[in-house]
Parts: sequence; structure tokens; C-alpha cells
Amino acid sequence: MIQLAKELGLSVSTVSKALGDSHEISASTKKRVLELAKKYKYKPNPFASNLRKKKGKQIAVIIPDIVNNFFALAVDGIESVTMSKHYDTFIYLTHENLEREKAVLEHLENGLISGLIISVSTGREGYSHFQDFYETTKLPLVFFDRVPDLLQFPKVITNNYESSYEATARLIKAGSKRPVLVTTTEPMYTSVERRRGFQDALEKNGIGFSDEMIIHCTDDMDLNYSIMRKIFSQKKRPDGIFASIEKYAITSYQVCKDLKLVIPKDVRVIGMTNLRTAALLNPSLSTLAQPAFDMGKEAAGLLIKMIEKKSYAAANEIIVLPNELTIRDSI
Amino acid sequence: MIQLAKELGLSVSTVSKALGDSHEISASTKKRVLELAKKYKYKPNPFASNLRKKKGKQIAVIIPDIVNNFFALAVDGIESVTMSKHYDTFIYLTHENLEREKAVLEHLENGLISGLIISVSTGREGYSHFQDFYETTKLPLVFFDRVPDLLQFPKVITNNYESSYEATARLIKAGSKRPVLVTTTEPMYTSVERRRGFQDALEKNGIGFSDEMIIHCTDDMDLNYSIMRKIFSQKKRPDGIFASIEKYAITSYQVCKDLKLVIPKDVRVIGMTNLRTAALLNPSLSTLAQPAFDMGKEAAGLLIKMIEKKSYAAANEIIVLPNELTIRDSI
DNA sequence: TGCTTTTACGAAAACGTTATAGCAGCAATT
DNA sequence: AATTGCTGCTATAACGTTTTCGTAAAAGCA
Repeated sequence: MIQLAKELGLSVSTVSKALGDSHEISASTKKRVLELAKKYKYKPNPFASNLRKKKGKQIAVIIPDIVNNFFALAVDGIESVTMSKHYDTFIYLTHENLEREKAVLEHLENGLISGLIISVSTGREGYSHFQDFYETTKLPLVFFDRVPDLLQFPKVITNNYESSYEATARLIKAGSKRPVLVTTTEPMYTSVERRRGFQDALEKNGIGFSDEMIIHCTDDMDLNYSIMRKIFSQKKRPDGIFASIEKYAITSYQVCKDLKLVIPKDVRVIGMTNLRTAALLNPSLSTLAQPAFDMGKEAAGLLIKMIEKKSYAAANEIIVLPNELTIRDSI
Repeated sequence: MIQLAKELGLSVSTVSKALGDSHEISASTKKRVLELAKKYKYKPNPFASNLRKKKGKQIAVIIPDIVNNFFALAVDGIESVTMSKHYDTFIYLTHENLEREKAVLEHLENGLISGLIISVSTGREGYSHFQDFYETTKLPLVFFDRVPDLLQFPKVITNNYESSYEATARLIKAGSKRPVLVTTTEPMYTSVERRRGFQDALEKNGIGFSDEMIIHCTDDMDLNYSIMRKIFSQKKRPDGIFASIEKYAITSYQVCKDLKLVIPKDVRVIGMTNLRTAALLNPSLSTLAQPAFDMGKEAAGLLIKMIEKKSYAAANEIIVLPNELTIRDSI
């Protein structure tokens, strides 16, 4: 910038203001400055700028996992808006590890970013680290999908209750007398809602709910397999599965295949998943897909609005997007 | 830091050096400083630090796509090492768009990062933007998987030639007389190598190669479908597929399903993919999987070495990892 | 005309670090 | 006893911006 100023016979401040399109600078000088800047491919140093302005155009995304179509799509959605708004996007993966999540959050208290998008890792032991982060940094944060229900922050979620209700009703309509919900052991906001939908659908359709209709799976795929295999080996085995998580749908298929249970004759399956191969499974899997890309887009849009307009800071807006049910041959 | 210095009766420089674990500072003062810093949860401002040091602990990853198991796994691998080395990772998606790739690269000339990991978007029109980026920034960059073969940069790749050769040989051994390679229209280094392996395997096994044994697919899934459907509707249709890209394997299955061609009786299929659902497809898909996670790890490890040790700067190291062939029912 | 206001710019002080150079005080060497 | 060399610390000048304040000149107004 000093170089530019010298060459133009201007002061550094004038050049800075011209580049910042300040009203204090005449149109003609602005033009001169812009042109020379372009000629020299001058790019303002973001560190100096951020240091002085005490904020920058960098945000962070914290998610449990990226090797998962849902989160990959969400990141895609987020990136599409940060890219267009000229923001840089950091990515941090927690691998469902609460300690890691806390560590990342604490790290980000150094002021590296101007905003944060999060989908929390499983476990509900405490959300205080989010609150702490907010207290100390006062930075805008937006949660999506896996949100901490107890905290007052802006969120982007789906109609988990309604769509679970609908999916369960479809299972029943397809002939299932003993449907089960396959869900996590760790209670999360999303799974609680999905369970509510499942349970209400049973009761509205005259099927009494009992606790063994919930199968709790873990993060350990092998363990999940044996849990489910055991349940489906019983005489009075379930005849319908609502797999509320992508990978549990896959396990369901494996178990049925190995136990020679025919889908959908013996067992009807709906999976909550964004798998692109759903239609190619044997038989093709009926899915309740989340609008992952759009959720990412909405979350990023909201965050940037909050960063740029102070007025938005207080927003504890909640955006609800609909899941999409696609019925295929597994039901 | 000023606050800390005051409270400890030290100068700011001493505090800074103590936090930086400088040898100039006695063990006892270091301890005092560290303790108070911890007590106040003091975190050095990265902008100030980066500005002064003229470099930081931020790197960028530029990839064509994230909604793809291969790249998602690679990012996972990258993040695992950047996380452990306390680096922050930016992510940029090009969506196979060369202009976007160039734009990102130009943007990053502002000095935001200290290193760069790239897998290039399709198209070979020119790699000069990478060279330009390097010339102006002198930053270390590491390419992985889709590498610009003509440029002298460190790279992490797989044994594309050998494993393609092997996969093709297996197709032939399984009875395929007329195998085809499904690949991109855009020539990339990886696809060229895969094609060489394919072609050599044919010739070594007494099957003459001809141009129609290469099916060129695009980024448009619908178009790909019609291209392949047309080819497989012919009388003298192929009886083996080596799908060199994840999504083309899926299209292959769709086409076979719709044309009532039985896999593996009528058509044998091997897909180059990291799909987790490969084993659950109908029939289970034989795959040539890339060590995506490890490639990411290696790339990030190499990059950080280059960033931290000046001596490494000249490295145009090439790391080759083996692909893994898993034979399932599709062959 | 004399006055105030506006316009277009410049000087200089931040922003929060780190690196360089310098300087006591003390020990070791000659 | 004089020189040299450590050790542990401080003062200060960067790093490259932005912003606040000040001020000439031009413009507006009575």
C-alpha cells in the first residue's frame, strides 16, 4: 500500500480509504487507486486488516464427521454461500468426541473467526461450552440439525417430529404390525423428536408402544450388528424398521440379508439417510432424506447476516426445513 | 499480554518470549507466566502474531467436491493431522470449475495461509495458475490424487497404472471378452494412468484394444446414463466394466438393471470407488478402493514438514500409496 | 463580502504481537 | 585484574492495515 501511495502521490490513508470505497474519497482518485492496485495485483493483508478491524471474513464449521453424506452435503451448502460472500471457511471434525469439540471451541476463542456454524457431537452431558464460548467471544453462532435444544441460539433444523410420524405411519400402512425405531444410545435433540414422532404414529394407529420397540445402537458398527441380529433372530421379531440414522439403515440391510429375512415381505425398512446409492440397494431403500445442502445454505446465510448486521445479533431465529420421504421397494 | 506483564512485574517482551518457550527466559519465570496465562485463559491473537511473523498456522485444502466419499475421506485424513499439529484448515470447493479454482488461488495470494493442498479439477487446459501461485507466494503446495503431471511439485498419488492393470486382468480372468473402461471426457493424469493399465492388461491377455473400449462419460449423470445405455443396448455389447470413477459405477448398475443384464453373468463390474455401501449393492460391487484417508494424511504431513522445515522446501517428493482391490459378487 | 459548511485529503495513532538490539549482573577465563 | 562470555531481562521498532482527528480549499449562504 505504501508503494501504491508513493506512486500515486497520495497518502497511505487515502489509498486505504479509496480501496475501502470510502465516501471521503473523490471518484477520480478512487479510480486511479483501483487501477494501479489491479495492475500490481495488490491484495490487502488480511492479518493486518483483521487485527486493526478486530474482525475478519473467516468463519468456522464444526461437525462430527465429514464421511457422511449428510454432513458433506451440508458443508457443500455452507461453502456455496461463504464462497459467494467472499468468506473463508475453516473446518473442524469432532468425530463425536465431546472433548475434541470443547478443545476446538476453546481454541477458537483466540479470535480467529467472526462466526461459527455447529452441529453438535452426540451426548448431552452438557452444552455449557457453547454458552461459555458465546459469553467470552460474543461471536454469532448458528446450530444446524443436531442442536442443543436447551440453549437460545439460532438454529436450522428439519421437521423431525412430523416426518418421523409420517414415515412410521407409512411403515404401518405397508403392513408392519411391530415396527421398531433404530436410534442412538446417546440422546440428542434430533433423536428425541424422531422418537416422539415414531411413538405418536404408533399410538394414533392403534399399535401400543413398548420400550422394546426402540433399538439403541452405538457408534460401533460390529456391536450394532450383533444387537440387531439378536433382536431379529427372536420368534416375535419386528417386521418394520425405521432407521433414524444413515448407518443403521445399512446395518439393517446386512442383518436381514444374513438372516434371510426378505425386504419388504418380512421386514419393511425406511432409512433416514441421504445415501445416493439408496435406489441401488437390494431392494431399493425407501428414505427420509434431510435437505442437507439447503440446511447448510440457510445456516451460512443466517450466520453472515448476523455477522454483518449488528441488528441481527439478537436473533434466536429457528429455521425449519422439511425432510423428504421417498418410497421405494423396501416397503 | 500487557495485562499479564503488568501483573507479573515483567515486560511485554519477556511475557511473549516466555509463552514462546524461548531459551532466553528462565524456567521459573516461564512457569509464572504460563500459570497466569492459563488462569486468565489468555490466548495470543493470531492476527497480530501472523502479521508480525509473516506466517501462520493456517492451511487450505482445495478440492473439486466434498460430496464424494473419496474426497470426504481425504479431508478427514488431512484434518486428522492438521488438528494434531494445531493447524487450522480452510476448505474450498471448485466443483470441477477451472475458473473457480483460479479464483480461489488468486484470493489466497493475499497471504492468508502458509500452505496448500490441492486435488485439481478436471480439465487440462492449463496448470499455469499453480505455477503462478507458487511464483508469487513461494508457499509450499502439495497435490494429491489428481495431480498436474507436468509440474514439479510434491505429490501423493496411488499406483493407478498397476492397480488398473490388475483390475482389468481380473475382469478378463472372470470371463470378460470385451471389457470397457468408463472414464471421463476430460483427460486427467489419473485417468491417463488408469487407461494405460487397462490397455496394457488387454494386450497382455491377448485381447486387442480398440477405441470403442473406452466409454467417455461426463459430469452430467443423465447424459452418462443415456451414453451407456446406448452402448449396452447394442448386439455386440461389452461384457465387462471397469468404472474408473465412483459415480460411473453407479450408472453402470442402473443401466444393467434397466436393460435386464445380469451382473456378473452378462456383465462383470469393478468400480473404482470408496462407497461404503458397495457390499450392499445388488450384487455386491467389487471395488478398487483408493486409500483416501491415508492420502490425506500423507499430503498434510508432507505439507506441514515443508512449512516448518525450510530445508524441505525444495522437495518434489512423490508418495505412492497402493489401491486396494476387493473382489465381491459383481465379477 | 464574510461566514459556515462541505469535500477531499493527510498525519498519526492504534491493533497485539515478535524480533532485534542492548544492557545489567555474574561467572569463567586469562 | 582485566577481559570475555553467559544468562535473563527490557526497550523499542517493526508487521500492514484502518480510523480518528485535523485542515486546507472549495462551495454554499446571507
